[in-house]
Amino acid sequence: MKQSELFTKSFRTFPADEEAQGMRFLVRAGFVHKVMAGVYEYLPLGFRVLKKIEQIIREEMNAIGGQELLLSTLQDKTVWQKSGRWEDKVLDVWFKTKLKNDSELGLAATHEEPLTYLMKSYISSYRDLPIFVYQFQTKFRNEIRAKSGILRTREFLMKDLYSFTDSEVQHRAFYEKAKGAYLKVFSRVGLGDKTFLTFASGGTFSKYSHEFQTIAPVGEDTIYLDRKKGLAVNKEVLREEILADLGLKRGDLEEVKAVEVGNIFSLGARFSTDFNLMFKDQNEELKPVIMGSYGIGPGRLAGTIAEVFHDERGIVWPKTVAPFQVHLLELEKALGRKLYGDLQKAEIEVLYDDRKISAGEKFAEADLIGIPWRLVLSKKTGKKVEVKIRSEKNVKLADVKGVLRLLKNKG
RNA sequence: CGGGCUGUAGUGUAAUGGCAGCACGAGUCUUUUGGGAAGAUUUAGUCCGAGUUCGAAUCUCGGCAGCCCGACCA
Repeated sequence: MKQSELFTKSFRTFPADEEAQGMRFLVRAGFVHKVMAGVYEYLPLGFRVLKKIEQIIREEMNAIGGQELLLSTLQDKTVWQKSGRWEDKVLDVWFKTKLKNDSELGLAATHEEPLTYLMKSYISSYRDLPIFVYQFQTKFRNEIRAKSGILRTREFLMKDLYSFTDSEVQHRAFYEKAKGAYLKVFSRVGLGDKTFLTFASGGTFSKYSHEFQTIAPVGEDTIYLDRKKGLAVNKEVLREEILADLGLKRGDLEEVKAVEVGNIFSLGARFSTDFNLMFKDQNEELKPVIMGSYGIGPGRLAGTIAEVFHDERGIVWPKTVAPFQVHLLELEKALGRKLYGDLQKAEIEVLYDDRKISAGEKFAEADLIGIPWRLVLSKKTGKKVEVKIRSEKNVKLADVKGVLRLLKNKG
C-alpha cells in the first residue's frame, strides 16, 4: 500500500506512559493506540502483524486436527453456575453486565464452560471422540493491575483450543501433539531460540501444566532454566521434589525473567463432571469426557516479539510476522511507481513510501517500523535499486529484476 | 487489593496565592530532499468536583486517572 494513504503516522516522541521499549516503539510507529491502562486498539500496521501471527497459529492448529469455530463473548450466567465459577470469589477477573430485563451476563474471560455445555449436544459415543476445537476470540479479564503495554491487558485476543477425548491415553497423545504444534508456532514467529517449555502448577487434575516462556527482561514470570535440556520450571513450583521428578539439578538452573506466551492444561474430568458431559464406550459404559485447554495470546505474542526484536532505532520484525515484506522508499519523484507496480504484480507485500518528505524522515521511519527489506530508489541508484535488510548493517546496489526474483522466492 | 510516586498543550517543562509562558511536536504555505532540513504562520493546556480567598495551577477536602513495587494471575 502507499504510505501516503496510510492514515497513521509515526510520532517523534516516545509515549510518556509506556515503560517497555518494544511497546514504546509500537506506539510511536503507530501499530497500536492506547485507550486506557490495559486496553489497546490495533491500527493498520499492528493489525497486519496480528493477522500474520493468527494465520501461523491457525495453520498449526489445523495441522493437529483443530476445527475453528467462534463462540460468543456474551455468556450465560446459568451455564457458569454449573461449574461454580460464576462467583467473583471463585473467578475474580469477571466483567459482568445486565440485560434490559435485569438478568446478568458475563463477558467471556474464558470458554471452558460454554463450550463444555455446547458439546453436550454433540458427544454421546466414543465414536464422536476425539474432538479438537479452537477459536480466536476476545477475552475480558478485569485484571487488578494491567501492565507492560499489550503484554497484559483487560481485553485481549486469545486463541483457545479445547480437546475432548475418551481417555487419559487419548488425551495424552493429543497433549503431546499440541506441545509440538506450540513449539512450531513460536519457532515460526522467530522466538524459537528464546522460548522454553516450562513446568508450572497443574491444578487439581494433573501434576503439571505446561507454559511456553519467552526469555525477556520485561517478563512477569521468573523461571529456572536448564539451557542444555531446553526445559524450565516456573518459580511458583520450584521445589526439591519437583526438580527430582523432572530430572533437573538445581545447580544447572539459571534464573531468568520470561513472558508466558502460551500455556496448555490437562483438565481431566473437571468440567465434564460439572456438566455431565458423558459418552458411552464400546461396552456401553458411561464415562466422563477427558478435556484439555490450550491458549496463546496473539497480541501478547506480537508485544513479546517487539520486545525481543528491536534495536535503538526501532523494531526489527521477523519476516514471518512483519506487517509488510518490503518497504520501498522513493527519494526521487515518480521513480518508484514502476517498481511498486512490479512488486504488487509479484504479490509481494509492499509499503511504498511515496510521500513528499525528506529522505532522513523516510529512513528514520523505515527503521522505526522495522519492515525486513528496505528498497531505495533515487538519483544515486540510477537503474538499480538499493537493498538493505533491517537486521543487517550494510546496503548494496542490485539489479531490479534480480531483487524481484529473490523476493519472490524468499517470500 | 496493600504500599510508593505523580497529574500544567501530543511530549518535556516554567509560573512557590496575583496576566498560564517556553521548547519540541502537530497543521498550513514556501524553499528543500541520502539519515527526523529551513523560514513564515497557525494550533493546543492547569485531570474532575466542592471549599477557603478580593483572587487558586498553587492551599484544604473528595473523586478520577497514570506509572512503579508487592499480592493475584485455569
